[in-house]
Amino acid sequence: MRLYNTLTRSEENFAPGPDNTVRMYTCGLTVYARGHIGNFRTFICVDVLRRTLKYLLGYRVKQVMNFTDVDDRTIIGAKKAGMDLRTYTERHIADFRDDARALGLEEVEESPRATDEANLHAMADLVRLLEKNGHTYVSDGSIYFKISTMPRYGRLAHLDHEGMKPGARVDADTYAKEDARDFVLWKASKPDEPAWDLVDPPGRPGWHLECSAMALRLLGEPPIDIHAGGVDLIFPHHENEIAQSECATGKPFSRFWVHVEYLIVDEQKMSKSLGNTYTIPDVVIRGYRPSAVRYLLLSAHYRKQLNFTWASLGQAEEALRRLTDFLVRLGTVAREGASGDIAARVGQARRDFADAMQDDLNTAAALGVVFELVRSLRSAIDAGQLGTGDVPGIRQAFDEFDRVLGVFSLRLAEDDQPPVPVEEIERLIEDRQGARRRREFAAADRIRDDLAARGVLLEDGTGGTRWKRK
RNA sequence: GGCGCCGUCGCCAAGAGGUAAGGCAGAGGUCUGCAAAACCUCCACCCCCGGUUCAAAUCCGGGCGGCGCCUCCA
Repeated sequence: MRLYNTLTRSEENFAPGPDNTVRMYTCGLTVYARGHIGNFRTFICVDVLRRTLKYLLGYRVKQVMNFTDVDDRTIIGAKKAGMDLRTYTERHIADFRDDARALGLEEVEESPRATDEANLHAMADLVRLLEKNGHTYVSDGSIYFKISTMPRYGRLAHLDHEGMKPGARVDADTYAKEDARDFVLWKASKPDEPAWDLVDPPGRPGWHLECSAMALRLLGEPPIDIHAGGVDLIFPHHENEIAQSECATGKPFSRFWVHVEYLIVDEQKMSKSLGNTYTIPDVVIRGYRPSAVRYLLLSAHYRKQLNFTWASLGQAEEALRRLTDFLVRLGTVAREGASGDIAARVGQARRDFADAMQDDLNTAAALGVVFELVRSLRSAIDAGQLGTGDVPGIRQAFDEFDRVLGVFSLRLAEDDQPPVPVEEIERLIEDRQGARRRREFAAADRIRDDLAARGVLLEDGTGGTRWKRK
C-alpha cells in the first residue's frame, strides 16, 4: 500500500519484512484524565491502519500501544486524589478501555504501562547504553541526553535551531541543561515523588524514554515497521525517541513514521484551558452515539485537520443510519434468483474500496464507494432486479468493508440495545396494527408518536412494521 | 524569525493536468390512511490575480484568508 512517511515527507510503498508481520508502535494515552475525542482520532485512524494491514492486505500485525502512567500530570493527579500512582492511573486506564470498546477499537497485542517492572528495567538498560556510548551527562541529579553528540538530530521534525525565535517557549528548567535542546532521560524525583533506583542517580523516567524502551523490548530488533501518533508528537517526542533509540542501538529506529492530524473544535485547537475537550460520555449525554463519532473521524483524511462541530456529528449520525438501514433491508429481500450484473457491481466496489484504502488510507473516498454501491443496490431492489441469490455476495462485501472501517457492526450493536424493552415495542406494534385495521388512525399515530418520543421509530413496509432505534 | 498544512455547493468531504465522487440539509415527484424509509429528478466553472499548457480545481509565481509546530500536548 501507499503510506505517507513523515521521515521522508512523501508517500512510499509499505510492506512488512520477510515474516509478513507488521511491527507497529503507537504512542498511547497519558492516563491522568479521560481521553477526549481528539486523542481518539489518532487511535481510530491507527486502528483503521491496523485493520487495513490485517484484513485487506493479509499481513500479521503486532502492535504495541502504551499507557504513560508516570509523568508530572499523573503524579500531581494522584497526589490530589490522595491515591498511589498505580491505583490512580488504573482508573483512567479502565475508562480508556470502556471508550475504546465503545468506539470499536480492536485490542492491540500489547498495551504496556511505563511503570511495569520489565519496562522500567528496559529503560534503565537503555540509559546505561547511552551512558556507555557517551550521549549523556548528569546535572542537578537528572540524566540528560546530549544533543550535540548526535549529528543527525532533527531529521524527523526538520527543525532548524538556528532559526528558532528567541521568544519561542523554552523549557523552564533550561538552566540545568548544558544546551536548551537537550532533554531529560531520567529525572530527579522530588522527595514526595515516586523514584526508582535502577540507575544512578535514582529518579523517574523521562517521557521519551519509555516509548523507546517499550518499543525495543516488545517489538524486537530495530528498525520496527511503523511508529504512529498524533502530529503534536513529531517534536519533541518522536525526535527524541529516535535520538535515544538510534544512539543506543546504532540502528534506525522505525522505517515509517505515521502522524494523524489534529482534531480541532469550532476552529480552535482542543485544550483543557479553552474548555472544548469532549469525551465519549460527553457525546453520549448529548444524545449522540460512539459509532457516529467513529464515522465522523473517518469521514476526512487522517492527514487533514478535522473541525469537530455538533452539527457535523449530527450529519455523521444520519449518514451512518442510511448505511445500516440498508444492511437491515437486505434481510427482507424475498425475490429469488441472482444477477451477474449485481455481482459485477459489488466486485467493482470491492476493488475501488481496496484501492482507496491502500492509497494512504483514503477513508473518505472509501466511504464514497460504499455509498454509491448502496444507492445502486437499493435502486435494484426497488426495481425488482436483486434476488436472494445476490445477498450472500453483498453481505460478504459489506463484511469486508466493515472489518476495515469497523463502524457498521458497531452501529448495529448499538441498535440492538433500544431504550424501550423489545417485548414492549413488539406489543405496542401489535396494538397499533389493531388500531390501523380498525382505521382508528389517531390512536395508531399516538402509539407511534409516543414511541418516537422514547427513542424508537416505527416504519410501515410491505412486510409489516419494523422498529429501529432513533 | 524558522518549518509545515489548508482554502472545492448552505454544511461535511473526495479528486491532484483531460473537463467536478459521496454524505447531510433543501426543492419537486413516486409509494403511504398519514408518516417514515426508499427510489427518481433537480441543486458547483473549485478564495483572488497572473503564468505554463491543446487542456488547470489540479502545475508555477504573487496576493488574501484560516490553522499547526518551534521543548505540556493525540
